[in-house]
Amino acid sequence: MPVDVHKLKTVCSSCSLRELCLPAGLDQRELEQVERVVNRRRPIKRGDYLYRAGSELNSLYAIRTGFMKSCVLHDDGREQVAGFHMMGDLLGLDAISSNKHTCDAIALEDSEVCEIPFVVLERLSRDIPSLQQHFHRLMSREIVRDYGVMLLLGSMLAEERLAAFLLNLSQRFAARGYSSTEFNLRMTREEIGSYLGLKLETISRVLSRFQEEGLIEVQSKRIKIVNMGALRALIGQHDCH
Amino acid sequence: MPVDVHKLKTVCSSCSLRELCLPAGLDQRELEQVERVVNRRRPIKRGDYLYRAGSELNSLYAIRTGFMKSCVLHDDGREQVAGFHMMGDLLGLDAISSNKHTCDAIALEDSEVCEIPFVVLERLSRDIPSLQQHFHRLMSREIVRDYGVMLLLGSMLAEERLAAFLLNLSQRFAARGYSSTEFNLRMTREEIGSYLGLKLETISRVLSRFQEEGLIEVQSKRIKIVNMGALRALIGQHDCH
DNA sequence: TTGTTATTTTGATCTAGGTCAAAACCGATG
DNA sequence: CATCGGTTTTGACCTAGATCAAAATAACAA
Repeated sequence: MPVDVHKLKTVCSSCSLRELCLPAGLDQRELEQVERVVNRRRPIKRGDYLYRAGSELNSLYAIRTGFMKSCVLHDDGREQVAGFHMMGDLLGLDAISSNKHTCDAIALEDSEVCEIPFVVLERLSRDIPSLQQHFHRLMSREIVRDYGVMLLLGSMLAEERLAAFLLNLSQRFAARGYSSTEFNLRMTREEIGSYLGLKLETISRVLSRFQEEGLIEVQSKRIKIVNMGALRALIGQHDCH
Repeated sequence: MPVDVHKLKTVCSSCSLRELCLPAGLDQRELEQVERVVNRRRPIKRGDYLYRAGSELNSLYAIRTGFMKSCVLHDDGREQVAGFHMMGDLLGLDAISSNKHTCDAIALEDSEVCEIPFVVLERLSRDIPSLQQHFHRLMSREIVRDYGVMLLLGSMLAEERLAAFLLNLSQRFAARGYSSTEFNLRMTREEIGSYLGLKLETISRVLSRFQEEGLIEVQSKRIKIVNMGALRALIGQHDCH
């Protein structure tokens, strides 16, 4: 099936795979190849697993629509949310090292993903240098993100963590063309707490405090950022002696 | 940015790059190519920076000998140790995403690294599939490690964190042919604390407690693990209701 | 709509780990 | 080998956030 570049771009962006496709000059043929790999879609119902820790790595998944979380599991049943993922994010990178997924990926709302068979991606990225580069950058970006989470968990106060969390969401929504100041949380207070290393009551309390102080407006899952600057100022203002 | 592996053999052992070379069949010519890339050595004095956050990515670095830490920096000067790295670990992976290093890498003792120009590695890994695979696995392994740290920081008690830390060191020493039960820490209590999201006094206290309980013997930086099993049992025994 | 369950808020209390302070220790350097 | 700055240990006390509990609210299925 012949495809013109313009259409392909549309297809790709409609697939929300700005992440995977676009960047840097792929020529006609390359785009076709990439498209073929990326085309299998798969819907995931809210609450369903995209994959589970321990299961075999077959594909990476790019989120087309929806919202997901990934959870690291501890032997004793404790679980820790390692990340929240939305349109355009690529999931499953952790599984490459051992060919087994090391965390669960669960849909927080009805979602759709593009399935990308990993072996095919690996082969393609040998033939298409710009794809290879892009893939490397994506893995590296995940590592950078992880370092940010470590910083957050290791040395920030509850208020700072939550401010950072809200600002991060805001930014990511903005980058996808949604409002940076009004959005609703797809996850529960408990899930936020798990991600931030805090308990759900603390999340609730800090959100309330933020509201009292006029930084945000909250009504259950609906968030409106009222004073972005003050929220930013909260981070990293820890008195250092 | 760190990563450790255990299998290696002759060819690259001189460079201690069991990490980068070996896995899966490289033929004669390929080995030579890889060796050429990996051959530039560079000594780093204790306390010196291998690279700094913000500096341009030129090379990745594999540690030949010595011990290093990487630190994420917060705007306000707070710093968080993101990892400790030893022989065979590969550093700099975080820099690929933006072509700038996102953390400092500092030698904790006189060390030597192999410098691996990233563009060359990228080119080579297109030509040598097994190298490509290995490189992907290394990046992925770093992500898995990061998830482990998140779990630790997000949901473990001080004792569990320190037990996990000691066991991890023990394991990594063992994988490199050193004693798994006796080693000395190259980092200060403060650096351990930063890594584990605790204060140095807490590290000191918990180490003392472990000694009282007969789990380990400590004399300043010298550690002897006396009861490995009990140490293991400490992790993940948190009463879950 | 109503009943049912999950989620959220808020208050009262508790505690793991932080903070402050001081002494002991260690290793490098002259 | 005495000295000096950087670690480490230990104690006394304090606080951010956890825990426990209960009410209020939202989500949802019948």
